[in-house]
Amino acid sequence: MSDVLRLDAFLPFRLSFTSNLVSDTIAGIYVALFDLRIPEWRLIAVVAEEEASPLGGATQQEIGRRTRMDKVTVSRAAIAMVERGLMARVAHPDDKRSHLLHLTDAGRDLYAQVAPKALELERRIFARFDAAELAAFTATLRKIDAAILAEEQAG
Amino acid sequence: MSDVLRLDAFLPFRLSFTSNLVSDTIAGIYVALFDLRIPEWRLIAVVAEEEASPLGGATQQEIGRRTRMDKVTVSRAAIAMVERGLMARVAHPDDKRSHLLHLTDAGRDLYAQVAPKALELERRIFARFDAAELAAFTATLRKIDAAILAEEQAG
DNA sequence: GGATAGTAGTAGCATTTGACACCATGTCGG
DNA sequence: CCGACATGGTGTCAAATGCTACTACTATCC
Repeated sequence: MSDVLRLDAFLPFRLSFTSNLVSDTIAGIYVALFDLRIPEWRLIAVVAEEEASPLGGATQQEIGRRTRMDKVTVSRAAIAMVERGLMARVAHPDDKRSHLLHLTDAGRDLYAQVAPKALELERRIFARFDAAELAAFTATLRKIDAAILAEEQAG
Repeated sequence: MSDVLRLDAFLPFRLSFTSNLVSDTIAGIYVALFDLRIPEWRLIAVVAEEEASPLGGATQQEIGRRTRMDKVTVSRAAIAMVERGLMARVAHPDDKRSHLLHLTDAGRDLYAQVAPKALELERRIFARFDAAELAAFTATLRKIDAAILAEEQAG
């Protein structure tokens, strides 16, 4: 960290730059292959994971918490998925305000295609990095998250 | 990199998550303090750097190339800055289609406030990291950029 | 047990952002 | 030089995203 501002070396800028590069690449591929926007495919990923949980699904609120997406974004993605027949809602057993999202058979089929493709993309981009470098990288990312969330707490 | 998909461990997701966290924090502060959106403050940063260059300013195209912002985004930010009296355009000596953006006195004054604030924010977020960790982190970011840009080239 | 405050989710509106079309100017091949 | 194509920049429109307000339901606390 220097004491003159050079945008090119300014960490928040670099982070945003790289993140956009990665996201745009992936977003384009997902739309082309599966007609899924990023929020939608995140929904699928979270719901697929949560189907193994005791409740057998995920609430929109849980999805928002885990992905830090706005609840409006989650709502819209959920509506789109239900309309496409990839997900269904069941009443939440303990709270009638809420629903549990789970995958339909069609949704599970799609997930079976989407997940390997995601991992393949990840490998293609990150193939040239060794495991230690990637581990250090993600560890730093998580430390940054923690630092900011702590700031937010503190105000 | 595992062979099952867990969103929480999926690198493109982690990257986007952290980047949004950082960007949102900074964006909020910049709007509150200076009424500057991110594209606008990037404009100021690039133009301030380029004023030292032979041409004494930056073209919008140059700004777009360096920040990877859409040329429309750059155009709008430039119009806003000129309207606010922070920047002015001078004719490009060699190309009448183009202009050079440079800072007005008011723009330079603002930059003198903005730049230290940016560095302070960066320090506040990244204070807990040692130099080696940050260096490794940014090196990895740049390698990711290179990997993706090479992919784009290849198609 | 009813008023009050809080939460899950949606709708409508405003803002932001990018895609596309366009104008003005510039460049290059003949 | 002059037509064909490329480039800098802006206007216009569509898509994406977030804010605010709202409905429906739940929890709490006298």
